[in-house]
Amino acid sequence: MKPKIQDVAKTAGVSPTTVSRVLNDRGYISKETKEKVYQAMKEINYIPNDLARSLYNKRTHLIGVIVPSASNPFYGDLVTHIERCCNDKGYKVLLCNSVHEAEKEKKYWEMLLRNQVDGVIVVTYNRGLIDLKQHLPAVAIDHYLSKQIQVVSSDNFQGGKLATEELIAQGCKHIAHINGAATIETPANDRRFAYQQVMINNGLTPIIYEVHDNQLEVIQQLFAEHPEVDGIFASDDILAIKSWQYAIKQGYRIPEDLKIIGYDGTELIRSIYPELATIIQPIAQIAEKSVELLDRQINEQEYAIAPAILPVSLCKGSVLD
Amino acid sequence: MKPKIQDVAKTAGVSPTTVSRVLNDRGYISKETKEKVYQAMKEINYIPNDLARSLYNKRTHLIGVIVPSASNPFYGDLVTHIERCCNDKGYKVLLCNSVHEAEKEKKYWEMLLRNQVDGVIVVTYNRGLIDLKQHLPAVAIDHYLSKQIQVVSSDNFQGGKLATEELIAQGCKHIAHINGAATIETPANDRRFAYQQVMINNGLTPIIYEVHDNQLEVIQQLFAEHPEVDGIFASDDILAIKSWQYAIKQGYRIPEDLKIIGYDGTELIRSIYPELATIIQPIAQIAEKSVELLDRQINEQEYAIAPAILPVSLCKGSVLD
DNA sequence: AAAATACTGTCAACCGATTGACATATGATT
DNA sequence: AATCATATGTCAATCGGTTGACAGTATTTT
Repeated sequence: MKPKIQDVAKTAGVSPTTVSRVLNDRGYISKETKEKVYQAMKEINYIPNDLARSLYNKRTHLIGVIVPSASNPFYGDLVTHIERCCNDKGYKVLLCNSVHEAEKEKKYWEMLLRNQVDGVIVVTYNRGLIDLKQHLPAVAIDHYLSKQIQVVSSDNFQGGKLATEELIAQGCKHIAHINGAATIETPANDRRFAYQQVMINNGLTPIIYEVHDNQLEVIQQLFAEHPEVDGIFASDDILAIKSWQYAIKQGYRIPEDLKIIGYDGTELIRSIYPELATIIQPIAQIAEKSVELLDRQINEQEYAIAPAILPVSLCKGSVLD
Repeated sequence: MKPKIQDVAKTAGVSPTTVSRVLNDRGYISKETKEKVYQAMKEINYIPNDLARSLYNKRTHLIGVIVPSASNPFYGDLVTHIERCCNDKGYKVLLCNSVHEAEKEKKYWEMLLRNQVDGVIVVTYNRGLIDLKQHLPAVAIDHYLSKQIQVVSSDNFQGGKLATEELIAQGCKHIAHINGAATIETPANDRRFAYQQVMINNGLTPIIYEVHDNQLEVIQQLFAEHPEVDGIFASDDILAIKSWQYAIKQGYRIPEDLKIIGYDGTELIRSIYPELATIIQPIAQIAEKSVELLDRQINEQEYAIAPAILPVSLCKGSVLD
């Protein structure tokens, strides 16, 4: 049987209350007793049962993190940084991969509630199931879930603007934008708005393609319908790289005939594709801010719900530089 | 206050015991009562407290997963698949990023024990702190931790053999191998053994470089000391890609002057670097096997501790094909 | 000498659910 | 009429730790 507080008390020759006092640093305890207790804990290999503690304290120090998947480098980085920040603040991460499925996400919410998590960080876009969250502290990254849920995102509008303006500055006339489904209400839509606005302000015609399942299909369609394209602003780096590869195969020269700017700018992609221009999202900062805001929600009864928007930057890559 | 079983009982007009019976499907319950109870739960938005249940049942359905980081695509994929498999079996994942630090890993082990996890999956290589695990079900991926811990890995020897033999078949005479620190006892060392053996069997001289912190430095060193190199077997894809890039910069033509084979073969890398040859590790299978073995350890008192070795395959990429 | 502070112990309630023992009340079977 | 399976309730213990109330002692401070 696992040793419990009673056993520690017995081997230390003190009362269970004293052990608890030592563990929680409450009331008066002499140095000698403290050491006796610690010694006893080491001796019998005692490890406190956080379930029991949490049950009484109504605090688990658990944070649920719902992400589509950790395979995508952006989400992978995000998860890594979130975990790090949580750990710094004494929180543990319960990881949930929603795989973009609303049904799964709903189940995960319920699971997290059953597990009495202190809060949730969501990086998915399924509205409507927030009624489930009954006053649970929550932060959404890059997605509007509801008015009551705090949003952390990078400056998507600025990102779209930076990318489009750079392409124009590089002399592109026929700039296309490829992005995910536009129906979803996410701050990422601001990238598209910025693109459209900058294009129109410069007297250019926006060309927009939406990717659903098959990325390659849409890329093919884009090049088939707009062979004159000389600039592409893709809403993520993978999409940008795939467009790049397809363009090369079609005989385009990069950057002479066609310039491409991606989005996200994870360390991984920048290190293995240094030639790619991209908009860098401050992933570490997004993670930090999210955890910080969530922590505040958990610990303070009063807090303002205002979106936090973090700055992006343009990485020209070796090709546009 | 959150509703508890008592509240459900009250609104359903039954006793708490009956509610528990419904929840756990035990003893006799009529359909009508069942429905009354479910109705009541819905009405007052009842969500069972898994802390309390776990405390009594001594089963948390929590699995600790210790990984260096989810940022690396291999680990990211692994985490994603492990989470999926766990979820399929009703387990929840407590994620820990050890960042290659023994101290952190030790703390994570203790944290997991405090949280009464049912088992642990480790993907790190710090020996010596296994005394901490006091009969906790555990599986190590790609690392020997101790005799008592079950290992799941892919066939690293076969991977090293496949890669080296392919380079030789392609006509390479001066084949170098770059890998991580060799001092660590990991199945990944078998890649190097296989490389050495195949080289020697073919009358070739092994050239081995070890990467510690700075990858680029070692790559530079390799090319400086062995400009005659015409084949590289790198122990992961990132390393392979960086070598590739450096070689190109140095004026090597690929594959005419130099052929490179990487390792891991994650979906991400294969999709954005289709030209790269690599040894594909069956990540999904590794995850599945690990969870399956861990689940068996958790549920069965008797189990054999034998390493599970899964097959790898060579992906020639568009360059070696 | 009285009062305050430091230290430890005993005891019981509590966190939210589970479970076994036992009582009771139907309706269906023999 | 006796027996049995079905259905529900009451009660108390349990999981492992926390906490407040209170008692008792020893040492310091005023």
